[in-house]
Amino acid sequence: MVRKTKEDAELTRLRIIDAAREVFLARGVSRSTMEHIATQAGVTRGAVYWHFENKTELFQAMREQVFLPLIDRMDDTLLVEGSADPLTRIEHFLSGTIQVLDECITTRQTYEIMMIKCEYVDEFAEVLQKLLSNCSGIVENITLVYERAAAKGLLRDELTPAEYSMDTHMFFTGLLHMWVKETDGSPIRQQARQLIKSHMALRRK
Amino acid sequence: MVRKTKEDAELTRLRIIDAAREVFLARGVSRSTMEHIATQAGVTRGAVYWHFENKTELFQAMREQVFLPLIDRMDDTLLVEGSADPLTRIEHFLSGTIQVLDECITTRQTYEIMMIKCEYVDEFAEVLQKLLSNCSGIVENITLVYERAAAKGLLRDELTPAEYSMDTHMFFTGLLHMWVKETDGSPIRQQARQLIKSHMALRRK
DNA sequence: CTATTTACATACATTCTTGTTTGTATATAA
DNA sequence: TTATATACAAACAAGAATGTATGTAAATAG
Repeated sequence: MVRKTKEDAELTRLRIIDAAREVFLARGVSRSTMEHIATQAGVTRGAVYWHFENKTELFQAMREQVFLPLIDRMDDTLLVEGSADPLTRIEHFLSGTIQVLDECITTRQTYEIMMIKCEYVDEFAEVLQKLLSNCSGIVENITLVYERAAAKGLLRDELTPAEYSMDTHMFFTGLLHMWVKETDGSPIRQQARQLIKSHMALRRK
Repeated sequence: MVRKTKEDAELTRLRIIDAAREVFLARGVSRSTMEHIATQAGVTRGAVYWHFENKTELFQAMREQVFLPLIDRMDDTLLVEGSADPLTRIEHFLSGTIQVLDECITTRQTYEIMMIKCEYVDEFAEVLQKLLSNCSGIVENITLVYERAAAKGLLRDELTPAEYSMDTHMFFTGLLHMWVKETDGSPIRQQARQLIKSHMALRRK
């Protein structure tokens, strides 16, 4: 039985992406071979090359599976004026992201791969650029929300909204890194929520 | 002329480490071969294998060349009670580290390699552990200094010294990452000092 | 119903790397 | 002064890994 139905083929594609994630996580992207991934997925390299031109494309597919939905979520949580005040919305955005990492293995593994199991050279350099421009977007959005908070008189006036935003961005970047790298020595994953609370407490008037 | 004097051999060793840094930076650690490094250093693989058992050892040598001195510097700047008050000492420590990155190409390149050109798997996993335990040390030290600041009544009382310390640590981890990844879009390297100033301003009573 | 894709598996050729071994000229020790 | 260890270069052997080419059975189009 060689030829599969379209649905079966799509399942195979997804299984290959899953396998790639596992293998990337265990061996790092560079040391992972198409053979490793194929074996993990229970197929041969033929199937992998059928669905993906090369490892870079497979990596991109894995990445987009997690990041595209995540970017969508951001705009909703952050920008849509809900019941919560602006500063609380920022807090929800931050701890919401942590919560996704907590609850979704796929997201967690993908983050780990992208942070410490991948070398950003050549074809992967542009991936890094995408990540960074995405960061710029986040900073802009957070700045916007801090400005609304300032307009409502909720924000301390030690710094400008832009400065608060950068400080928050640095904080969260660092938090994500430490969260992902989590060593037994420092149980950051338990503290994350509290750290975010503390961070925001420094901003409320 | 084959056999060199001890001094010459040591020079060769250093040239190989330099070459490794350049090659790692350009091609990522995994894709760098001993041949690449040897060629860059103007020797053959024979010389490289004479001085280093394998790529991992070479990587470690490159790392220690930069990090061992850096760790020493920390204790001095941070813990030695100088003329400056505790909060200013923390500020100096942070901006001092940035200054080193600014002025020392070797340090800058090594940071970049370790952050985005290296996959932390297998033998390299323990490197990550070292880095993390080093982080723990920094947090402890910074906490100590915040406590002194609190004792002197310089510190706001929204958070505990430990909480301030963690927030600062996250902030600085994030800042270092963004600094190293620096894209043309966001000129963080110019802002770094100001960002640190802002961060500390949120703490002073 | 048959012609043609599709979704793979299998086989092949080539290129890279690595680790080791061997060779060798020269410092250095005795 | 001679013996030995040093600091490499050069050659070798073996295994990965990649990309492509070929084969093929079943799904699907017409």
